[in-house]
Amino acid sequence: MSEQGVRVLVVDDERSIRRFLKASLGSQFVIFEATNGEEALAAVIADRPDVILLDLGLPDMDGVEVTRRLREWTQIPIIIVSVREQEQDKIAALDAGADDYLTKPFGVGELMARLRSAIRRSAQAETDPVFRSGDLVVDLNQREVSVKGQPVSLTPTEYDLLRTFVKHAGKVLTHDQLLRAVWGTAYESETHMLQVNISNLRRKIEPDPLRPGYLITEPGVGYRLKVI
Amino acid sequence: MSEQGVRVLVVDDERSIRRFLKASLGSQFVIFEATNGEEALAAVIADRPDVILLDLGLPDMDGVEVTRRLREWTQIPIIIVSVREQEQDKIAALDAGADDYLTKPFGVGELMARLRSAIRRSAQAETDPVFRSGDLVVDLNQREVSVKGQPVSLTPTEYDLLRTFVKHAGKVLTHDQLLRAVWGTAYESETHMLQVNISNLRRKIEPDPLRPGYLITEPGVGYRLKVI
DNA sequence: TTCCACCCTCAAGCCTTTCTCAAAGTCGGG
DNA sequence: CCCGACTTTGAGAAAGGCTTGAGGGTGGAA
Repeated sequence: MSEQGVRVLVVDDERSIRRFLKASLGSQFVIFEATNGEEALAAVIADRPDVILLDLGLPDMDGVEVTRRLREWTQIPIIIVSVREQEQDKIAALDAGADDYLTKPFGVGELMARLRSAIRRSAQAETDPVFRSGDLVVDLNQREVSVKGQPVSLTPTEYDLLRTFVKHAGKVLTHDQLLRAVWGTAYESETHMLQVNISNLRRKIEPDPLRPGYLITEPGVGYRLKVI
Repeated sequence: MSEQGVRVLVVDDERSIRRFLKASLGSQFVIFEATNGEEALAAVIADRPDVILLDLGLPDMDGVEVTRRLREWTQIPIIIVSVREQEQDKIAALDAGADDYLTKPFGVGELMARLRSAIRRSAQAETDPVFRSGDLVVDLNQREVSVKGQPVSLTPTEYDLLRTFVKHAGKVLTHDQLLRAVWGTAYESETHMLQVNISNLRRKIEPDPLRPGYLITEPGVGYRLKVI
């Protein structure tokens, strides 16, 4: 979710507000809509949004109640967007588990900044998936690599190289791409250094370094990390 | 931190505001104070607050800059409290890494609700206060460390260092990260002090300091507290 | 077959990082 | 003021990583 395609669920019974939010946010985010509390609860399941914009004055259920129900099982960021500016309303919503409270009317810029803030927070709790291929496990969060359960210690260069492969697992990476990613733009033609490091990596992670099962050579092009 | 004793750092150059906040919040929270940006950065190291209330208009440094500097190494919740109500100010602060933005004057009830919200969020990311790995036990509440049941006495610096490791147990921490977390932003390049303290820590907690089992060196990167 | 381009491995030299011991400096309490 | 605990600085040794060079292998083209 870190980059594009952040999913925002807009919960409001007024069509005009939904339209407005969709128009303002649509270019940056993927928008889903719900018009009442029940729909909202269902949409969180169905649409798996990354953040929720929730109006308090819903026809069937109070927004605070929606918040409470959601917090029973999920920590998705909830930003309240409401006309109510009474302090008691804010306190009730925040204590029910809302992350933020914005009073209408509000600036679109501020709303987007608060969205980014909420997303940033929940994104950092997120972890990169652990890469697995056969007996090879690469955990980018822990910076840990293991083969058949045995931890393997890599030098910084080797790890950078392997990380680049994992980020594009299965895809062919050219020599240039790898050299740029690991050594920087100035080293584009130092293919020898790449070879040596590929070789060293293979010695550490391949069961039979002479017949690579993970780091495949694509002759004339580059290398590829095989996904098994 | 889940219950009592939540530590709040108030950063504001106006004495009256600090007094007001201390009076309003003092019964619920433990209040620390700073009157400018430099003090704030130092106080975060020294006082270890759980949340920061930050004014934007500081005499020596803009609050946005303080936010940016803090976000280089810590995720402590930052709530901006400012007279500036321009949307641009809010956007800038939130994008610099602030968690919330409150415009003066504000209701104490709302402030406290937003504080609770921020604390609730960071509390759920909190680590288990008692860390165990093999024969090593670190109790962050009691500030007690023991190996094989034998209590170990650490100097303040050594303990800070170990605590940082425990908070990110299993993860590789770079030299920079450790230096910033323990000594402050100004010491980023003093790797030698880090080495000496790692060495001293190992002598106290490792069965065989020459072959570390807990504090693992990740050459070229940093160190890691192994989870067994 | 021979040549050539490309790929691979090994290892030595150099450089940087890391570790430890120890001395010097700092600070607060008695 | 002195003492002890702690922190910081210093120096030398050890370990480890990076780069480079040399040499061998392979496969396709002439």
